[in-house]
Amino acid sequence: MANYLGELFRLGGEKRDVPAGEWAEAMGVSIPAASRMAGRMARMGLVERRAYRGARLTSLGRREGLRAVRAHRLAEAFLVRVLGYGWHEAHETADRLGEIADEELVRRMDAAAGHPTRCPHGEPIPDADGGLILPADQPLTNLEVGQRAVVSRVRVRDRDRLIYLAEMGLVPEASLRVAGRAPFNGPVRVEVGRGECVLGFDLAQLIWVERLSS
Amino acid sequence: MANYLGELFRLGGEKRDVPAGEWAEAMGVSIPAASRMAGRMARMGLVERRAYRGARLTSLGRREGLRAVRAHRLAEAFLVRVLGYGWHEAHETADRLGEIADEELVRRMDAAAGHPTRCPHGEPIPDADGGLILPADQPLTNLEVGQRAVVSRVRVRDRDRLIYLAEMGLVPEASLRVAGRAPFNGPVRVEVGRGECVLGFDLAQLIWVERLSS
DNA sequence: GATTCGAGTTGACAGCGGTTAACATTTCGA
DNA sequence: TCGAAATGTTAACCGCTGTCAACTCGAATC
Repeated sequence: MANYLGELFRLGGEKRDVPAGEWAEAMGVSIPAASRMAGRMARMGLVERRAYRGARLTSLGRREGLRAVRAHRLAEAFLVRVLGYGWHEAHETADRLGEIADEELVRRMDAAAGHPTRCPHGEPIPDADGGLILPADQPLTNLEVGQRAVVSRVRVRDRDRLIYLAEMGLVPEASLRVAGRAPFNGPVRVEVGRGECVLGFDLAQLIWVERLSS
Repeated sequence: MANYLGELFRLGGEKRDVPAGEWAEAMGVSIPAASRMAGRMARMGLVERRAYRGARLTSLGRREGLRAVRAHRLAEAFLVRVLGYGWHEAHETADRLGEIADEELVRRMDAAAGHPTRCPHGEPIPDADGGLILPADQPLTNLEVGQRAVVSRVRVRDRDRLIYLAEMGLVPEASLRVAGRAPFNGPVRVEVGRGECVLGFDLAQLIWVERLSS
């Protein structure tokens, strides 16, 4: 259930009604599973449910969701930084690990990973008090040609895409420059490191960056 | 269920019928829970069950049990050696961790902990192929007065006792000498480090040692 | 505005893992 | 040896989390 909560938070359940289908999709479960979980969580005061509309976190649910997100992202950072997992490998294991981690284990993973502020994908890690600093970033597809930027988050789940992006050097902290764009949601050409690569629009949209003023 | 399997192995289920009560006691669950699990595991070919007698591991069950024991003990070693847990704190967390750990995570914890051969309590860790080297040790209560020995395993579960023993320096690898024994299962006096302590018979019986020839 | 289709909900089922209560068996002592 | 006590088993229940099927609701289209 911690995972449901975390996923709901990630989907923006703090500010809007998240429909069961979307939630289920993100969790990799059937729609009825998500719908019924909404019921359970409503009974526990974690979400408010508007029938046929979706679920939205209550303030209690937000707190718990942040805990879950923190546990998950710290687990991911820990697996990658301490145990040497690749960023494409850590996700599932981090799910299971985040679910069984109590306060103590979370604290220790945090320390062992060097108190990271971002998970390996660049998502910010809530602090122990539930504080969360949202990066001032935007999708790569917002940038104009010529713009320089730094990769902030790589909001991709798919293994193969993650491997590909890592090979290209498109990881958080990487500097890049938009070298070209095709119109009508066409592919984006990006200089990164001393190479260049072409990203389909859908993929480029999942890469969030912080503009560099220069 | 991995935990049931591991516990059954630990209780000697390889060589004897382990009665439900003993199993349940070790798992901290009710007797019916253990009994029913025996049924499930029998259906899966993991144990042979003799009604009202107990359950014994099949060769398949032995393999799986060893996997569970390996995962658990490596998790314990990992928590203590890498994350800085105290040996009295690691057990519960290691249970949960061992349960969710797949091959990959076990491998990585093994490497991160420095390929330990014993868990923090001194219990041997099966290797990845299911090989297990049993130490040639015996309960402290077997020794005669004056005998020197090295602590091999501390087969104690209780938190407070573990803390006490650690304070006394009675941990695996520690050298000791039996300084005195009272008759009729009376307490045992032990020199360890440059101190001395007195252990009740029941506690002393849980401390397994390897004789030193000198 | 009626209809239809997509999406959400609810119900029935399954399996795990826990409980207590009722029943069966084994064992031990009078 | 027989009966009581201790121990093991089974049944019934609960809650979680998953499924599929059937139903219901809302929205979009004609």
